[in-house]
Amino acid sequence: MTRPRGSTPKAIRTRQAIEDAARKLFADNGFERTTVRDIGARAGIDPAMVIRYFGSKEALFTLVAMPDLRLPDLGAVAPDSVGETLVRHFLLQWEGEQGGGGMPVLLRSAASNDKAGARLRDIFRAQVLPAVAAAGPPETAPARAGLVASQLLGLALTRYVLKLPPVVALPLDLIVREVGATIQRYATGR
Amino acid sequence: MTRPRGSTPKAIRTRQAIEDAARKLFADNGFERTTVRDIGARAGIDPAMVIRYFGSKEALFTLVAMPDLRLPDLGAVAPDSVGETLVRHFLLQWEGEQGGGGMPVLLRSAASNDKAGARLRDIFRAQVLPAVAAAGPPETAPARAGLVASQLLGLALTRYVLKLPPVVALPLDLIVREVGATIQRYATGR
DNA sequence: CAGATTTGCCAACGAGCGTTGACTAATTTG
DNA sequence: CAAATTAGTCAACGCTCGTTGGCAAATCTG
Repeated sequence: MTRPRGSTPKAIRTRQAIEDAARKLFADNGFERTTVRDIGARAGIDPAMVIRYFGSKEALFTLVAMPDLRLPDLGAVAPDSVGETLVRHFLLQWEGEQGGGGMPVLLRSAASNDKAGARLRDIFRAQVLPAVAAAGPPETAPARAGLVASQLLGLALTRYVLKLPPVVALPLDLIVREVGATIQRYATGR
Repeated sequence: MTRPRGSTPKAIRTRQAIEDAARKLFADNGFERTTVRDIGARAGIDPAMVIRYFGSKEALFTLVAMPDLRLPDLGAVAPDSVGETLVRHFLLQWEGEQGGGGMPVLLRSAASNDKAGARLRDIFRAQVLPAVAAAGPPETAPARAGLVASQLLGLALTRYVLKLPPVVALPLDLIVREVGATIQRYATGR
């Protein structure tokens, strides 16, 4: 009992290696096309360990594809920079470190996996909708949030998942300016 | 030789039933999660027939997920109604009959299937890019087309694939107006 | 209406999947 | 340093997948 399973130094390193491998593979290939055997191979250990550490493939996916958007309070932002603030926030998160906070991972799988799709809908309802609601009249909040989501998810889709060349080539400041103006209009209701 | 294989009346009906079943299932579940057995069951025939008629699962998918966007010539449209024209065009196609012309089918699979992703990139390059190029200065064409794609594919993704409730609930005329304004700005470069 | 052909079903294959349990080797700690 | 406990490997399971070949029955044509 002094050494609980999975808390020894070596185990912690292995656990981390599995998580990293899973994040990368899920993000690149989606849930269905990523195999436990692939994850094991990339992490340098036996596939059986993946299951022993995380219980099941789906449990591992759930753990790894759990984006926390950490949206700013749009009510406290200068009203006419809401759009740019939001776009910059997402780009920083997505462009950044491993897996962009789990969003590309989730987005790729959400298109063909019901569980992943449901989770994305939850995240939208719990995080995006309230944030956008604070930027305009309450009665139009769902429509405004829906339009915002269509543009932001479309950006993530074309840039990180489909990798359409002209979208990948877009400089960050141009995205912030152009897409920011769109989000501004959608979020505030003009 | 008088009766080539697959040209008898009954065969034509079966062929059609398989195509319809495949379109529906590929659109709902994507390439990986749709099984040949499912397609057979929905078409009311043995799974083996699916292969005998179309050669392989992938060949059937290729045949069924081949959207032709039939984009209008944007150079010939009144310059300040380019956005609304484009959005209306896509909505009519997507909302319409079986499978929305194959785009939702392709989009759902493109997120996790490399072949489907490559096809979508091709369609973008061969159809969207030239159409958008005609609506503004040539040197900014790729960037403008990229932005247009990010918004239009985002709309298709959230409305037909992810089915985010507020996006599904959006009335068509509101989409044409709001998203149309965005596309207008992107496509023409203001 | 009869003969020829094709449609469709059945059973089975080989491969790959997630997952399990038993065994060996490594590592941690008193 | 040695006993204990864990990390890791190995082989195998049950299942599902796409695909194939052979056989029965429905269907079309002269």
